[in-house]
Amino acid sequence: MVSIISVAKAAGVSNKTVSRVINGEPYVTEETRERVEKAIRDLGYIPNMAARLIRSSRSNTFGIITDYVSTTPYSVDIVRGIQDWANANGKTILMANTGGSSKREAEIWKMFQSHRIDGVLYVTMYRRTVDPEAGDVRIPTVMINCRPQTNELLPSIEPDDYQGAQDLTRYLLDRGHRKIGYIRLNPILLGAQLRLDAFRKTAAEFGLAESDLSIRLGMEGPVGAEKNYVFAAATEMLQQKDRPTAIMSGNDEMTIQVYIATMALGLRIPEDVSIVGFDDFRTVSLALKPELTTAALPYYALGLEGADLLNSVVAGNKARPSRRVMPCKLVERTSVQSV
Amino acid sequence: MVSIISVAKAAGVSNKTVSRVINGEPYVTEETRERVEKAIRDLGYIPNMAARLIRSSRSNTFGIITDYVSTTPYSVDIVRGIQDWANANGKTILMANTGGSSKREAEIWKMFQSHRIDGVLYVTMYRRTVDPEAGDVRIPTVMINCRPQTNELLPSIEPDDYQGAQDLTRYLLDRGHRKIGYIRLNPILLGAQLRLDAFRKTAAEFGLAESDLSIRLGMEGPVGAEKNYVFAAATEMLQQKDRPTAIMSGNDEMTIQVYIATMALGLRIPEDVSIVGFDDFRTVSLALKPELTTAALPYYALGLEGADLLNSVVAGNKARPSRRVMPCKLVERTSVQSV
DNA sequence: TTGTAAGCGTTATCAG
DNA sequence: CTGATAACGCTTACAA
Repeated sequence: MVSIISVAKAAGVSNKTVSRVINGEPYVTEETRERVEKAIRDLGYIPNMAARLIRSSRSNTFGIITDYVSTTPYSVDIVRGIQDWANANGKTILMANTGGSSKREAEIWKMFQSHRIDGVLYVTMYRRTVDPEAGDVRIPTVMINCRPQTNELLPSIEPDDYQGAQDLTRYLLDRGHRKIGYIRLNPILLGAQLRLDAFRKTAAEFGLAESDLSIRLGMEGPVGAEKNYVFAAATEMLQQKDRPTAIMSGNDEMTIQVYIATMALGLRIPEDVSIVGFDDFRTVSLALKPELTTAALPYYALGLEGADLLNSVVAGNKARPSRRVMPCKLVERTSVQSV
Repeated sequence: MVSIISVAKAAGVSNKTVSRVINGEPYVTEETRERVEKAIRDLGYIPNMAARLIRSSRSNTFGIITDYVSTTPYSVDIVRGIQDWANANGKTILMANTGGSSKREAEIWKMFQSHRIDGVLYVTMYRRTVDPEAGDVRIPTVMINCRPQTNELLPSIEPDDYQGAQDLTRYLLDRGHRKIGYIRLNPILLGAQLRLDAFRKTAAEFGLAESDLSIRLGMEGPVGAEKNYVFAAATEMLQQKDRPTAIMSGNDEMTIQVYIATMALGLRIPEDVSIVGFDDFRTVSLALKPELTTAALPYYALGLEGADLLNSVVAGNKARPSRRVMPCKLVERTSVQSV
């Protein structure tokens, strides 16, 4: 492998001068710089990060720890956001997946440390509280889409589930709906309670009584092996004599079943029943006909912001074990009609 | 940071002896070994990979290059497969995403080289042919879910789209269907032609005429901005006087629209129309009611095998710029009925 | 503006 | 079985 020394030799300068050129340091004649750059090009020299790290002990590398990436496909956007940030800022990303095993998580932390990473982005694919095994370690960490269970106060970034559900509920209310159904998300997810609260409170603010609301549990049980009541719940809900004119469902994925249940009952969307989802999981929200009005979860932004926050923590801007929240954006399509 | 030397000092041995213990080399007394291990534990010593690499020039790191991870959510399973392999074999994963930009791809290759990675897994999220910018570089590379456009003959691993579609078609044929519809995948995807061919040939083998087949284009155009004809195509197909008794669709995502179109026409699934998908994208295939019979794409296996293949290439087992293919597995659920 | 020398944490070599 | 010592490719400190 061609090293800094071969370049120095080829350019007829010292290794330090080459180092200066590589790192864009000042105090190099334009002429020398060019000569060195030519040598670099000619020899196809590429700096060795490992050697650099060993001296400067700043790896410019972030680690990402995820849990069940695969089970919630849309949230890969978080990772994409992180990668894009890293790419734009010259950082490298090391990635590992716990698969839910805390033994593995411990190994990962160790592996990260052996690479002397600058910081960790702890990403969960469902919004929930977790307890990173960081434990004894003092690596700067930012949590994305989750928050620490203990009071350790790591900074975290989460989507604003409350605001998203509030917007959606208002949207329905503004269009005259006064009987509204809600299919609840799995209660073990952090977002579930927030979304439900927002739904209830917003409806109340508009003067709806609890009896105007049909609230049903859509799913429950451990992630990846949950019990699914959505279809049955939606069917039952729509068979009430005083059936809702609009249904809001915990997420877009569940909405598929709401659509099918509605249609199986011979009801039309949105003429007979308006429907909104949550997440803007486009594989679903755009595939449904009519296309689904929903609230977009800011996954990409979560990743981008998370990386940026971690960076500032690493840079020493301590002082802020903050919990930041990113807004959800209502995406209006055609599954809702005014009554 | 605690280094090998502090450990050596604490254990009262030389640094080389510590190194021997860390790397599980022979010729160390059990007693010495224990003393060293204790020192390691006491001091919380963690080996510095960068320092190790600089001497041994084997980074034990693989790079993953992906294109549009986010647009095809299910294929994150490929990455999970790779990660699991890496985890089980003590390798580290560096990950980067081109976002489709070849300028960025070039940067990524450079970045990977600066980390002296042992090999690259080139993963595309849709099966298609690509031309990795590897170019001048001689890093061992394995392509997953795609194949080299040029004849450069990099080893590749792909799903067996043909066999998957064949199985699905036979499944329908075996159950007595003799009028079958097919909604085609976007033709720019490698799998599209293979699946269609398999459908046609298998139907022909069973003695069906071309006129027994209703074949419609479901999508076309650039990935991420395709035009979508699925709903219209399915509706039209089912309104023919001699309508198919079964529909096969390019993938599960498209199947959502097929379901909705079918139901909107007042037809029941599977009593009036049987439906099969492709991919086993579970977010969809399990959410549909009745649950969808489909062919599971071996994404996880692709990742696992790809990493393993790369490893053997790196280890020097040249000789095989092979193109390996992994089978799709038919997943039987309840969307098909015999006629 | 440039060069020299030391040192980072490992592993490799070779002598003991 | 164990230990000095060199070497890896780079940055840092300091000197020129």
